Amino acid sequence: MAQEFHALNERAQLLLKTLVERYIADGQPVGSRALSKYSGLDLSPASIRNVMADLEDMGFIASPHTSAGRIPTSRGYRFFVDTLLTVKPLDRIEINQLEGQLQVNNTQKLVASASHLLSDLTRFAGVVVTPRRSGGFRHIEFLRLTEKRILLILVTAEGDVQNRIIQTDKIYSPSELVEAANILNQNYAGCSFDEIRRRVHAELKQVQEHMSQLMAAALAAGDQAVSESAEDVVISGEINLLGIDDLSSNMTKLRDLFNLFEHRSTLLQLLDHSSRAQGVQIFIGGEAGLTPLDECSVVTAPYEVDGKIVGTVGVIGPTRMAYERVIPIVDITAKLLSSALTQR
Amino acid sequence: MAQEFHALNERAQLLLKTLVERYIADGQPVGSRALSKYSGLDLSPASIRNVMADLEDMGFIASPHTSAGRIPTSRGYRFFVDTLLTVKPLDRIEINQLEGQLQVNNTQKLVASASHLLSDLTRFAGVVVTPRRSGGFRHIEFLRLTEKRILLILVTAEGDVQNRIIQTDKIYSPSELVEAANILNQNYAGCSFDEIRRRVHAELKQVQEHMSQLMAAALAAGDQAVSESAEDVVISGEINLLGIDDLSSNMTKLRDLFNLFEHRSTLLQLLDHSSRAQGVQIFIGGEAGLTPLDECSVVTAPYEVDGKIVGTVGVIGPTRMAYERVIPIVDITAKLLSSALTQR
DNA sequence: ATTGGCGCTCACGCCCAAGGAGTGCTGGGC
DNA sequence: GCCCAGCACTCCTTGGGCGTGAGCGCCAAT
Repeated sequence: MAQEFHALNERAQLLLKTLVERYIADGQPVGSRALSKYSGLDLSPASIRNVMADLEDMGFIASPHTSAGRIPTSRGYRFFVDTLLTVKPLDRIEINQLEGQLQVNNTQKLVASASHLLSDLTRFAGVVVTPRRSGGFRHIEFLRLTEKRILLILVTAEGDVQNRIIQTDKIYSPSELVEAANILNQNYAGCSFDEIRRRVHAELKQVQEHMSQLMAAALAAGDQAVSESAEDVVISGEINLLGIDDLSSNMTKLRDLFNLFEHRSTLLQLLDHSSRAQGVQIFIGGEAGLTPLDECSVVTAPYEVDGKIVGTVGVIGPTRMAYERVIPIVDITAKLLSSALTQR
Repeated sequence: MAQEFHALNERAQLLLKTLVERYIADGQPVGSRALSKYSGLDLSPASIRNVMADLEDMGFIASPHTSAGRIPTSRGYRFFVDTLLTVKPLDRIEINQLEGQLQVNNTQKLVASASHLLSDLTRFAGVVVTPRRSGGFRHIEFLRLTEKRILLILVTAEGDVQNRIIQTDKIYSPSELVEAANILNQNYAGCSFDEIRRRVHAELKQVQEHMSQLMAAALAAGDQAVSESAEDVVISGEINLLGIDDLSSNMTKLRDLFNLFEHRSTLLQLLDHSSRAQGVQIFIGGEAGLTPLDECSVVTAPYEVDGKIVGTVGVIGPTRMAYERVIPIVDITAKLLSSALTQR
């Protein structure tokens, strides 16, 4: 019993690997007979049972009841993805196809289609955290709708457009609006709103009083527009999860899961976690600390703009998922999204 | 048997009414004993059974199996909502509360919150068809991102903002961009893109060749932006339907239903139907011709801007819903949305 | 026309038995 | 010391049988 000291000998690893693979493939608890057939090792079921008992003791597998086969525990999956899994990267042709799907000309749509891409390819739920904004702007424009309603159009540093209606006390003439916009555009483009606020205060005492009021409103609106849409989670293909019998057996669990999807902030927290590390990360079962995700895994990867991580893409599916397929898909999607966003 | 001639005598109507109400209230097939208790008529179960048999012959009710009570058929519901139902309008206080929820400052968000409102209040799925755009624009702006990438910002006649990146062959200077925008804004604001296209072609032969190319691109993009986001369906609270046991018993049906939700165009067609009539409309069960909606009802009402119908709000829920509550909610939401959109 | 009574039909819940899958253990062979 | 055939055991699953209760249709009496 020397090898029970944490480490798994080669045979145990191989058996664990094929067990997980079998289970992922057909969702049934795997018995000793099946393992003896598929492991490639020329061992009788009886011998295999011994190893399985060890694996169970160590918490890698468990049996739903006495006379069923074994299924992987979270720990089993964890070991599997960490050291047993062999991922086959996608080939060039597939990548090119994917690249074609991401040719879209504005950030929101790009993010949305990345999310769709993930859900379509994996048949699970795709998630994308929208890119963090730097908080500056590239261009500002005021447009008069009615006397006291002014449309603020704001092009962010990232090149997408925010808009917002400002209610004013005073009436501004079109030329005043143009002038205000010019001042902001010429002097402060690229700065953060905080910075602008300070500098406007300091430098522009001479500007007419009511003009600077307009600017204050603009800054507040800009601030809000930026912070409001700061980081959001775009989910698609939740419906796919309805088809997964692992999840849709427990109606209550399923509802909890979908409730989680509506709670963007919780999800955001989880996903943001991933944007601190490089490369693909995997949360298995309850590892994330969220009960509704008990029987789910989350596969994530950060994406970047100009070499800086700005968001996360990911897939949420059942713990019993084909990791060797999902992982490269998430990986590639993150990379494609990075390059699609960078080249603008 | 004279009254079997289509018409329902008063007693039959009253019994049908209480039967439907009972069934809506607790979801169990209603038997003759229950009806005799709750109808208010002083009749024995046996007499009531006779009437029920008539109602069944006429197709208003049916029994799931021999020894269960009766449940309303689609036809029964139809008769119920058409002539038996007594809706109680919401009181002022509630309306004011709702009005508070719809104070948002841009069309997309307004539509989204209307949809949320519907789903929150009814605990079913809320749908809103986004307002039809007239196809003109109020203001156009070109903004240079890189040499050959130009950001087109388009304020529609309705006052919301579209944006889109144009890839150009040639390089335009900032002043050229300003000039092009000016031409469009000064001469063509308010016209449809089709009209502009014709007039630009006719009137602007003298404009430099490469300038008019830019405009063509702008028009094409504008056209596309308008037509693309022309009409869309915003759905919220689909998750609520997971909790409805009428629907979530059949996993397959449920999946079909959610698939329908992803098929915006089909849904759009159904909802657009409603925007041809005034006031609240109801589709019960398969009446809409869509199989996934077999056990659903759709309650819709058109909303307007400046007196013209531009879209539809609605609720999708199980056939067995509290119509007397849902109908006024949909009605009011349509009216609130109308006024919120008109006052801008 | 209304009603009490009667027999009938099903769905539902329960129990029980048979069948099957898979385990753990043991004892013998290499 | 490792491997493995055999065996007893456990426990899920399936299906049949039975009692119960709800509700109906019909009928004869009022």
